[in-house]
Amino acid sequence: MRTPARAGTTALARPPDTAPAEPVTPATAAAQAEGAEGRERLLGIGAAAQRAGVSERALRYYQQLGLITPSGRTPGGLRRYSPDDLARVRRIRQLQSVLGLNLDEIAVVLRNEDRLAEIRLAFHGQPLSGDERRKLMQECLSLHQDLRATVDAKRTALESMLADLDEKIDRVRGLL
Amino acid sequence: MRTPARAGTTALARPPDTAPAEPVTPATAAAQAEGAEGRERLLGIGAAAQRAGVSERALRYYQQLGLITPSGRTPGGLRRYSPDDLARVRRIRQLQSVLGLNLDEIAVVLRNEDRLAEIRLAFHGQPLSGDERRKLMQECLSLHQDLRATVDAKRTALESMLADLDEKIDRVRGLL
DNA sequence: TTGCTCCTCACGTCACGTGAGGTGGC
DNA sequence: TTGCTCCTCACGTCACGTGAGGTGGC
Repeated sequence: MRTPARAGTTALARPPDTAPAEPVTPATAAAQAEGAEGRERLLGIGAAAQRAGVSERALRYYQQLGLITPSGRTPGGLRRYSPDDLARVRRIRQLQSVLGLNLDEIAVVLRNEDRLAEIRLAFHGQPLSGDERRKLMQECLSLHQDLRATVDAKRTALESMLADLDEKIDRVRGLL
Repeated sequence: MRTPARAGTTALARPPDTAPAEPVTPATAAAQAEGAEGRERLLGIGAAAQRAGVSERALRYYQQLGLITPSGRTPGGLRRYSPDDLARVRRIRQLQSVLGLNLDEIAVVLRNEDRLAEIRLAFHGQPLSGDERRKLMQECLSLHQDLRATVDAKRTALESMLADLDEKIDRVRGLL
């Protein structure tokens, strides 16, 4: 959650990872301190899978589909996952289990969230005209509202199901 | 919904379909009248699939797994579905889409609901001791309560997701 | 050298989708 | 005879599960 610099995992262009050249804002200062010393925070695929509650196979599969990219690889080719990577994986599982989205639909949601984070970064002085930025934000907003509508529909269905169940339970209790 | 005589689709023993030998209660009188004249209420697999919102393949698959059994077959071997059959199919889809249960889990839920309906029928004078009946009903009750718990957990997850989304939407609106 | 974790194929599974080729009543 | 609906295989797909056989750093 709240990970600003994960933009462009799939379709968007990505800068060539020039780590020390980024502007240091208060929000990224903590992350920089972590990156400077805490490189041991990167996990192997086994530990990462366990923490995220998924299988190693699922992590490789999400990567194959372009949903996630491990933050690093060792010289020997072993995948290394950051806490942000894990948050992204948990988000995928949430969208699967709570909303029943498939991985194509999840890719759309993630791309949208990435774009929003990118816009928020670009808010601190970037070559984006006010009009362009406004248009992007309104696109993101409407996609979020779409998502909100499907979540709300699911909630309504669940609540009517709950009411049915409560009625049945009451009737059985009445017979006892 | 409210279909009393669908008991024992999969594991339970089933009487050899001796239609006219059943006891006529007020509840079944209407169904008998329907059966006496309204045999055209039975649908072919194409119309049944359309009404229930599923594919023909899905109907055959559910039957293969023992989840449903079409109420009849024509001499030529064509499946015929009753309104109760369709209600059962809709129930299967609801348990899939709203709760995310797989077909094995759905079979358990349906068996439980069938049993409860059976007990309710047996309430009108059947060779079941009060103790036996009480035990069966308490089993069904606890299974229903289990189901209620999983539904409630889903609802909680959905509501926290809704809150997150609303917060995000508000923030984007603030930037606009 | 021995464990342990990790790697890449590659086949299996669940819940169907999708033709292929044939039957049956208007 | 022609349409239409239905039938039973049987292979394809999605999101992984599950070994098979090999590599790599303590």
